Amino acid sequence: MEHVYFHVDLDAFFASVEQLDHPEYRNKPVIVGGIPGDRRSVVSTASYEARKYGVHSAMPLEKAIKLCPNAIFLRPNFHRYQEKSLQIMELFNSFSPSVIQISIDEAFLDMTGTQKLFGKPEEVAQRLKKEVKEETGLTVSVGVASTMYIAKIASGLSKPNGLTVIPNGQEEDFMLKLPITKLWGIGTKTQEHLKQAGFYTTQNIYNYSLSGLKTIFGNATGTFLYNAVRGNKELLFGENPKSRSISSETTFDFDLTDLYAMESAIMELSYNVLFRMHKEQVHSCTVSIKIRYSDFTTVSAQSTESRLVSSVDDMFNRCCKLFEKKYEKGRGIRLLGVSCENLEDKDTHIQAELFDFGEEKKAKVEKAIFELEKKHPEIKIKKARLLESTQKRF
DNA sequence: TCTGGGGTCCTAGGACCC
DNA sequence: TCTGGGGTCCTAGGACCC
Repeated sequence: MEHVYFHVDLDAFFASVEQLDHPEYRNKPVIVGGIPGDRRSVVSTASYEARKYGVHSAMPLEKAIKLCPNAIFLRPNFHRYQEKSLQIMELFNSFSPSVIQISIDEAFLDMTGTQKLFGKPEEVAQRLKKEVKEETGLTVSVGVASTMYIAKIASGLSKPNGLTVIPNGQEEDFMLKLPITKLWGIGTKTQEHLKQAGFYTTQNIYNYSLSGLKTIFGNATGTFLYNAVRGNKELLFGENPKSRSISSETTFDFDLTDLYAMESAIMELSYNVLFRMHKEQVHSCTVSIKIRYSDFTTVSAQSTESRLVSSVDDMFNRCCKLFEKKYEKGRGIRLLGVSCENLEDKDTHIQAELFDFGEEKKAKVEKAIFELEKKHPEIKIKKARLLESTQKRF
């Protein structure tokens, strides 16, 4: 049976939610990311009114202010966006039994075999757009194709509020007419590499052998390019079990040079990560840290122990060890991050046995605190550094 | 205009084992 | 006594996505 996929993408999602919630923002340039004066912020989402001025995602806020000084600037309100996202994903579920959400504002719907029940894909897509608008007040762009990859590219071609259908049998043709810059999964570095190697069109890639592409671009990227320009169905994703991680990082308004401040930051980040791990009922034996210096060079270190990370303190201590190993004394730090990787569900191990002696009590106290905070987010309990006195380590 | 935060996946090199 | 080849696991760094 021929597959049918929808890729559904919410238009300028964060900015649109703000315009929905605040009628006075409608038809005006809205820039979500930060407010003037926020140092080192970037644009998260710009409304289409703001994009006319050249503002786009990932642009430093300072530049966006210069380009569009009269815009409405907002700090992001993730809770609200998450709430709205959930509502929309639920609506998608009424259209397809198989919805693969790939980010907060986009999803694939497997519509294979629904034609008899629902009607022609194009009509169903129109109906979906209408229902999203009626029920949530937001607009979406939809791509329809026989592969997820092509559906994804198609949805991007008609934004905002668009619908693009790539009929069966036209996949290869579509890919060969597509500007090389529209290949999804090929970023600035590989685009540059392509140019340098003499590839300017998807047809250029098509004309090259698989082994040749592998030699130039490496195994994965070479194979990817080969399949992409052919519209190959093997280019699926989302099925293989993913190794999970939870991370937290901060860019400081001003570079840190003080060890105590660095350590405090690591404590707070450790707390964030453990709080979320508790909420999601996962655990891990692997922690890693990330250090970004003033000049933007970034280094990381990671360690795996046989015991699970059992508490914020435990996490903090492991991170500090890594930090001491990696940090080049005297250099200013712009960003610090910590994470737990290779997460597993909590019920996959018998926890108590994997805890260090004496750790168990600490973990229990912490659990109680996490529970309290989860129930009453308004009561911010003093950050973990104060849970237990921590001596200076440097 | 100096460049966020949260993720996933790939690669290359070293350790270790047979 | 100057050294093979394969497999697997771990780590650091990089590319990419929204």
